[in-house]
Amino acid sequence: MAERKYRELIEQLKTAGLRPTRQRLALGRLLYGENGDMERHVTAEQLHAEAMASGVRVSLATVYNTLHQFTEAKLLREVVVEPGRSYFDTNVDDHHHFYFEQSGRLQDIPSEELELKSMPEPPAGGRIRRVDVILRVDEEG
Amino acid sequence: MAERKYRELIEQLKTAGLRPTRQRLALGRLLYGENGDMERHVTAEQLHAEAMASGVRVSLATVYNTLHQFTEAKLLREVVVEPGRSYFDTNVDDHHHFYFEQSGRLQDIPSEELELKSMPEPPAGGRIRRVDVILRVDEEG
DNA sequence: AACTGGAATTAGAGAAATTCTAGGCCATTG
DNA sequence: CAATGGCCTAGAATTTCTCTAATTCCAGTT
Repeated sequence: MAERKYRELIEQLKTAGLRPTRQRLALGRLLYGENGDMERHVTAEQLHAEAMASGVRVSLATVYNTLHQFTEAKLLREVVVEPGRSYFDTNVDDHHHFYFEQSGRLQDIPSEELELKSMPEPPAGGRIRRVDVILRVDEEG
Repeated sequence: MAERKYRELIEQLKTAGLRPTRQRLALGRLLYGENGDMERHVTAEQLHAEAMASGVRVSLATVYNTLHQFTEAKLLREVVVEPGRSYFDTNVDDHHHFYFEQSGRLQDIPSEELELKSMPEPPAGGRIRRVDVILRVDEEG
């Protein structure tokens, strides 16, 4: 796994007040490990299955907790595409997504390829916390 | 209710091959009725409750079916904001949304106020069916 | 190295949203 | 106005996610 990402993980867990436990490190390794630069979009179920398959004992509840804590710590970003289907994205840089409805797959769009011309003022007393753009794609044929 | 919208509803149901049944018309009346120009963002549960309250007997399953059929017929547009929370929007024109995470409220952004500078090419063999932009707003204080 | 308090994990129950099923009802067609 | 096929319904089932209470683990302190 990318050593850089791994140190970063431990560091950011500390910063977020989260102990670097066996489970959190193992899940981190699965998320950022091996080909650590690849964009990944995993559901909780998928990650849980992946953990089981690779011999990591961890409960589904912990996977959910961990994914949310990582998201809170800005190590992940959550993308909701359909009712009852949300992905966690290992890419936390500014970017957007293609969503393929047939296959349920998600694909990153670099922010250079899709920019906003104008940004509306947030309503009084609010600040824009995030901009989500999803381009829903039909795979024809 | 806006007579125009109502005729339009019956017409579009026919076009979509849907019978104008008591339930579909009643739900249509609730969705587009009274102040028919107001933007509405309802969940299935909300619409069901509304129907019950106004004396329309209709099952929750039918509300779900109807909302999806209306969406299919382009009378509604579905907006997914969180896992387990999706709204149906009576405004089917091109536009975007503010989402207030604290209150769970949704607010339309006219397309003039938020335009895309550049649009990426869809991956080979796909066509972009819809563009969803959600600005997530924190209500501070 | 044992102690201790708080955090983390777990299995399983629970909750919430949505979909499915099977039977009966009703709108349209002839 | 009967037949046909779509439609509706209640309730069960499914799916996704969260909660609970008990246990285990971990970090800091003796």
